[in-house]
Amino acid sequence: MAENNLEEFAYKSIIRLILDNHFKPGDFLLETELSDSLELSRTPVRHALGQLVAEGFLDKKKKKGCFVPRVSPADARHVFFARENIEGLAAASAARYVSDEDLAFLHGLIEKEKALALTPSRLGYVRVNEAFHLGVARISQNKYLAQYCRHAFWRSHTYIIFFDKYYTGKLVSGNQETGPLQHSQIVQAIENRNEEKAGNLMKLHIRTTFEQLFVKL
Amino acid sequence: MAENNLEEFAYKSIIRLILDNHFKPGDFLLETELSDSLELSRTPVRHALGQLVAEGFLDKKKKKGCFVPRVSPADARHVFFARENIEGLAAASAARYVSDEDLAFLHGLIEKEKALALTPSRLGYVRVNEAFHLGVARISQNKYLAQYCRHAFWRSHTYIIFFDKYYTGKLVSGNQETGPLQHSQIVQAIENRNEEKAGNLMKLHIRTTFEQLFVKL
DNA sequence: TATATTCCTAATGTATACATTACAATTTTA
DNA sequence: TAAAATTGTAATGTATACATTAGGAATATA
Repeated sequence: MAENNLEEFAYKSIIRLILDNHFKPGDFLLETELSDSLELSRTPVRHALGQLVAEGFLDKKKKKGCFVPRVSPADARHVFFARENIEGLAAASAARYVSDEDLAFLHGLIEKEKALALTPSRLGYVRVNEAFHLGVARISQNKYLAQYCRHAFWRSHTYIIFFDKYYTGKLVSGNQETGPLQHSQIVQAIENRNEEKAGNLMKLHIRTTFEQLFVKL
Repeated sequence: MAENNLEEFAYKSIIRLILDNHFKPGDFLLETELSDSLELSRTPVRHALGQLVAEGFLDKKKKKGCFVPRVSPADARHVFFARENIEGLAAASAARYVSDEDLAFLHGLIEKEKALALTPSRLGYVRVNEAFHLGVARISQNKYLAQYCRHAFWRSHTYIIFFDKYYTGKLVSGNQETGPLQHSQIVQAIENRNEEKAGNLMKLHIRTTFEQLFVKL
């Protein structure tokens, strides 16, 4: 790792552990356990956990510790509803402010996604997907929208990983048909500076993801 | 204070200090200084500062410390744009889920606001305004929207206090005409379960606040 | 057996000593 | 004088010892 302070190292490591599904919803993340496994003292671990709680990635019970938030269909609807609308706003804003450099970045991601169709890789898909959604959020030029997008994205990601594993064993949202196609349509709308279309396509894309995940409930 | 742990006490105290304008944008909040004035050790102060940074209320420079984010017209536009849209969503959602109890709560606030017209009080206005906006966010039943509303509300509040003091010396958004009237119209729309109208009125209300503040720039 | 009470333990909460480092002040050098 | 190198210091970053407490285990009681 390239961090120059342990708090950041701890923060990133814990995020990684959560996203890589080392913990089930409801599991407690113990300071001592983490500081043992990451081989550092409790202090930076405790700081990192505090950050994650403040950001809403973890919940906390006083004197009991931090735990992965429990999942529920209602909670999933709430995250995806928020995400759909806020990322929609961000995409519209991105269509207004996008630069040539940004467009090159987005097209690069679309290319990577096409390449993944040939050599599928779950991790590869996850990385490109993250880069796409957080990239659009960044391009919106609005740090508040970007922050909320980032949060809703990661929280919804918990569902993508969790339900996927639980109900199908196959990454539905990693679908090789709708995902990349929708991404490329969104990039097209952004390139055309069509704010309304970019926003609507993004909303549609996220709703599609949600429906693919939860049609089984 | 009624907190039973010092981290929470430190957190609330620091928020209070910021909102009460003890620090100018750009000011550093030193761990040692705060732990001295709050009469506790650096540990809970440091934890609280970490939370505030994670939530985006403070910025941070490595090995340098936490500071109140610098203000700028562009940043203000970003906060208010995000707030307008997200609180609009929340108001629409509130119109869908509002209960009789919630309505009584909202009507109570409108009454308090009317009373304030007779005995104006800046603090009184600030409290009712907070209760109204965060209340609508809560009634939306969506904890993600509510979290983002809360954040954008407080961040925009920095501008309300800062520019107000700097440019006029008078709380423009405490205006006895548009504020309460718009609040009451919003409550009416929510009571009628008119989601679209509630959302649009809330957007309009926040945009009005923004324009009243920044017309002087 | 069911329920209430006591105690124990493992985890968080807190203070503090020490390590590190960004920045400014000082000194050196041309 | 102006620029570069050095040093000092005040702040954050980290480890660790100790305090507190939530919740379970063990025990007592009906």
